[in-house]
Amino acid sequence: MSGEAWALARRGSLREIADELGLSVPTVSRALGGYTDIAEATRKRVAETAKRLGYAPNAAGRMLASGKSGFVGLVLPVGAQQFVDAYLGAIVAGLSEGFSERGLDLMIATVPATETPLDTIRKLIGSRRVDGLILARIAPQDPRIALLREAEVPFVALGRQLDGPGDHSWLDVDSGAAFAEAVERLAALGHRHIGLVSITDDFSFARHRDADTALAAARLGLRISRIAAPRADREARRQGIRDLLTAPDRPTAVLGLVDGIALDVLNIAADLGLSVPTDLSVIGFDDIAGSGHSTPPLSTFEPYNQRLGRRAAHVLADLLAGAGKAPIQILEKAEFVARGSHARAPDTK
Amino acid sequence: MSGEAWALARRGSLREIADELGLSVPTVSRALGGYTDIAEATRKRVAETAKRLGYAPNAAGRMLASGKSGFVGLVLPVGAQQFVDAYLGAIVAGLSEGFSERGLDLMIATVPATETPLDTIRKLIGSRRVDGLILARIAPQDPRIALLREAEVPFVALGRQLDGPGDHSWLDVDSGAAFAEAVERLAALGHRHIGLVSITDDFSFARHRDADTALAAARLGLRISRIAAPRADREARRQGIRDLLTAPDRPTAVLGLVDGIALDVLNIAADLGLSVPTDLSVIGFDDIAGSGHSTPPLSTFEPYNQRLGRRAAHVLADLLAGAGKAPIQILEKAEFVARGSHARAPDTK
DNA sequence: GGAATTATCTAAAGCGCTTTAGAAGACTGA
DNA sequence: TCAGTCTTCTAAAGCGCTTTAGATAATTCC
Repeated sequence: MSGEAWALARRGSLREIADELGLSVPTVSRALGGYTDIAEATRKRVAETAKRLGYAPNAAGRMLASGKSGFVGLVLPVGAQQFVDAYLGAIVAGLSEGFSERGLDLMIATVPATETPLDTIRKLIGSRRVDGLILARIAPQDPRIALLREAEVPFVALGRQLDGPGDHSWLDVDSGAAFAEAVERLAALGHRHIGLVSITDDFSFARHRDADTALAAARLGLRISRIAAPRADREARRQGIRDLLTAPDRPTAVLGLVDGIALDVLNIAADLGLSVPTDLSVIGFDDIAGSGHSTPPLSTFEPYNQRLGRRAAHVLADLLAGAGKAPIQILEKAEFVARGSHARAPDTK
Repeated sequence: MSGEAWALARRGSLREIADELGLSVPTVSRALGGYTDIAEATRKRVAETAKRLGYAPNAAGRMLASGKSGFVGLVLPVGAQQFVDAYLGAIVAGLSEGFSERGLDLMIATVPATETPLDTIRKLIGSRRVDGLILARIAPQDPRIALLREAEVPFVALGRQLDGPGDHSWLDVDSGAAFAEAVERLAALGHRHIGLVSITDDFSFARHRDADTALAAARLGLRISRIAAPRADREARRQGIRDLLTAPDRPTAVLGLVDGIALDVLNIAADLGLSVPTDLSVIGFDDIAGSGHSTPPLSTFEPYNQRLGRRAAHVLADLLAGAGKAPIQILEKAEFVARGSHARAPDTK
């Protein structure tokens, strides 16, 4: 045990291994690096000694010589408290997993209150602390993308901008397709009139979901009643839902833009004496913690954000490894989680 | 704009600044470093030129010379999928925020499937990639703690081991105290018999919550009916809850070890025709997404994990800055979030 | 059997920074 | 006026690694 501590404390350096074996430092370096001009026997001896000494290459030395940091950055806008959530946790876990599979390390940078995200990014790449970047929570028009393209730093965006796909690499969950799928499923269950509870805020994801819901409904000849309120104004939203559900020709199914909204629909329906899913079907999106524990359990879509993060990591690793110049753009499917909040339309029972 | 791109691409090095001003590299280094043996005028000129060139010190060069990486690591056991959650997201955000306030960077390391967490930690500290570590999800007997103590690497644990406080630094949420507080609040509302739905798994947090609930109840002369099932066996748990709530002398209030369990209690109560909070009070812990959207909204405790992460970062930063040897051990309070699922006991109305 | 290869290793340089030792010039005091 | 003292700067070294350009010894070829 104390031998182990010793190894950790003094570690080994190439110098140490070289001295021990009577070799030169470059030879040891090349032996460990798998170069072909090293005798098999030598390679073996070096490998053994390295292992015995608990050798781990000094990251700084390697960085300085190679010009690569081996780090990839994710910049978090922590100011926006409301967004520190399960999404972030899943993304971070996925990224970290994906990068570690490719021999890269993930660093998380926070934007201090005194800086803009662009400042932080400039510092990261200026100090050569990262070889590439992941951009999360892409805004409809994201200045970070312009900056990184100009600086010619490899990056992958998680999310799309609104004005077309652009010519950089990105991954996103196709939540619009999920909403279209929800409409189709409800249509197949006999629903002809569907409510959509949306938000007025200018998020790309909201626009995609609104648009694809409308498209799918039009295609299938269904009627959509869309209501929307500011994301943060819960009371306005709840009032809107109440109005929607008490209208003379109320929809027989309601889509919540996110699970939080769908859960609100669920308990307003309960207040109004509407039984879910008998009288009303409700479907959400996100599969947040708690949506499996509602009454009834919420049917929703699971976006698999951890998997998304992992794939994003692989895409960026490919970019860094010098894969072709063509941008890679991937839309992932969200999976429907059928639980207890949706069923056949009431009049078709 | 293209000047900026140029600065990003070529950046500046000390060399470049030095050449431009006709100074030596060390002089520029010392000027930027705020040493006292540099003329004020020189310092100004250097600072201006550095700014104009968009100079950011090369991290690798600095690391190599100073022996410090400026990085702090958090090791995630990603294999355990079920634990990639809001907790993690909040902790990461808090850590990152706290470290950035102290000029440190956070790196997230994942344990690959082929390694143990100890291997990963050994590599991190062996390669000098990190100056210190944050340990999350402390097990009742955590081997990582032993390793780091032996290697004499500064670290801070998030969570306690079971066998006493130890003599390393840690922070934890005092969830036991929260459960004691819940018992007190319920006692004050006239409840005399409280159910506790726990788990059989060997997690430190479960032991603390069980023990402190029992202690508080004993102190106040209340009766506790504790049931427990394996964390993952939801059906066993639900059956237990059903039995608890249909017993002839059922409790008038139930504590869920975590919100997920409390939400289950809520909807089983609904199934049984028990009205919450009129007939039954329910209190959870965690304030997960969705617990504000249940019927009725769940009363629970919010552990402020982001704040915890931020404080942990500060503690580790102090340790790295060479603060005294005495371990720092902090228990944070979880705040009660009074929503609609608890009220006076039925027979005291 | 001597020249040309091949296999294996080493010397030297340099990545960008910090630190230590010391030099040069300007100033002080008696 | 000249030794002593500051003030301000530079030279040199080194952190641990990788890479390029040889060097040396062993092998092959005709």
